[in-house]
Amino acid sequence: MSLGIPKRSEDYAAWYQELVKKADLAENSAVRGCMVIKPYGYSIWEKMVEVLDKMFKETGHSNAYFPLFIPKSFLSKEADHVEGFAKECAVVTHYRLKNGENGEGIIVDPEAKLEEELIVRPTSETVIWNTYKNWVQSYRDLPILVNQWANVVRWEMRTRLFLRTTEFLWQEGHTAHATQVEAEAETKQMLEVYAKFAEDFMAIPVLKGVKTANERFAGAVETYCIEALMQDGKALQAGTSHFLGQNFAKAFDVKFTNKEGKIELVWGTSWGVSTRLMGALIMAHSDDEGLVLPPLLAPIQVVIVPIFNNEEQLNSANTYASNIVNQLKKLGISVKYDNRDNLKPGFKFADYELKGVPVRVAIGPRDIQNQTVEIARRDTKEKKVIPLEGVAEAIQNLLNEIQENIFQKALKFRTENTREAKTYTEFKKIIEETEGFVLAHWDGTSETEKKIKEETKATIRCIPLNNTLEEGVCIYSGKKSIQKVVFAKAY
RNA sequence: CGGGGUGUAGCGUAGCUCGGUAUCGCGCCUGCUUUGGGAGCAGGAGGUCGUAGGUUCAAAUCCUGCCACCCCGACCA
Repeated sequence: MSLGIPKRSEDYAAWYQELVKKADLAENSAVRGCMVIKPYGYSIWEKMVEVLDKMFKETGHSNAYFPLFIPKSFLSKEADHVEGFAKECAVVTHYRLKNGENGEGIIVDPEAKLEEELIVRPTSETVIWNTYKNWVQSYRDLPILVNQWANVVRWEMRTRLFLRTTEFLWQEGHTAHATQVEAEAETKQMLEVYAKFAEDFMAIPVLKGVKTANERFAGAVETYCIEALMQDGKALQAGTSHFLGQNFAKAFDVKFTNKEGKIELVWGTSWGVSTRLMGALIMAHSDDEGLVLPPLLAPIQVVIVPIFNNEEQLNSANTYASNIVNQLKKLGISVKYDNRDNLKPGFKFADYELKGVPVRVAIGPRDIQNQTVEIARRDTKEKKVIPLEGVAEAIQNLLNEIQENIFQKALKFRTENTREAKTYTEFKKIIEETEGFVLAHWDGTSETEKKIKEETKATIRCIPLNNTLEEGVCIYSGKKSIQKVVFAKAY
């Protein structure tokens, strides 16, 4: 079809790009690297926010809001942190515009220069720890369990809708604790929350693991992550949770008096997921006909399309449909009845497939005659006619089945695309020919990881949690290795 | 930021080599017929040719700068 999108097998990048636009998720904006998230795309993000926010609250966190601007001096207080972010910061230098004297239009008023320049937050650790300093005196003030939903800016060289944009939306949790044990437990707890969200709601299987020093968050002691595999064989980091140790407490002088009356530094964590999850969702499940959305995150779970030849038939379809709509709404299912008369059913079918609506119900004169409906599922494209009696329950079951099926499908894909390499030759062959996850022995050094990255573009995505320790030799250096780690080319 | 490509109506495009005021399809508007997998016919509206300069009697077309987007690198969630 001319209205369709490119095939994944022919041009994966173009497929993704076109899908995002044609499915009305987002478009490029007048500002380089920044996107406009359109209502349909945003409603998916809202679903994600709703679920995650509930999970954060259930684990004891509260939302707060910290400023968009960070004094330049804050960023430089933690040495690794500033080094990690300095290259991609937007900086505010002036606070006023004026009309140019030579009719060149509006210009920056040179007299309105800021005393101290402000950084547009690339992440908020610094401004938050500067605030926490005032919040903490006693062990009784701890823990602080705060999350914020915000936008951040990272001046990227190359952007891709949802996957990497200059400005993006995310949540960042920032917690402060009295003990290392507690902070480490928090870090892992939030990793579990992310993994659960990815698997149970997004229907994307993820590897939980820890990052190597190279891939660690700037300023963290340890970075944990969930890694997902996309359909083109590339890995996508879908969420991160950082154990910050006492690094930010040291940098911002955040101390407390413990039960014994001794003064100690606070332990910290931070954790986040972003609109990048939208990219993961799209790339994990969708096909050449368009989006495939997991029912639990689909803004419209069921669409009902009437088929009619005249106004009389339309009227009876309206009546027939409103009964079904009411039943579905009672079960908490989001449903849209599309009885626009200027579009043919076939067009609507294709359009809702493009938008990834999990279940489509078609009702026509024959159905009304026979007291049936035709239901079609987006994930497998199967259609069948079922009785009107009990239709809502049948659809509810089908939604559950689709949610499970797309997860299993993604899991099967990942299993089939996870391979083991015993030698470097074998490793290079896999990375070049099939991509996917590659398990291989590694000597634990940054030098080896960097060499492998230079030669193959593959990086260590993570060292899986609960990895089985087994002696071996590093595929690159031949040195002793204690475990296999996960390599892949990454987004 | 380096290399390559693209920019013409809401979307996709032809025209550019060889300068003469813009082609086609989809969509949009009106009417009639249609509607179980992307409807048909008839009529109609819509364009500072990305942008700013330059060359010329005349620029979508030739020249220069700038901007945006895409692909490939370096950086990153």
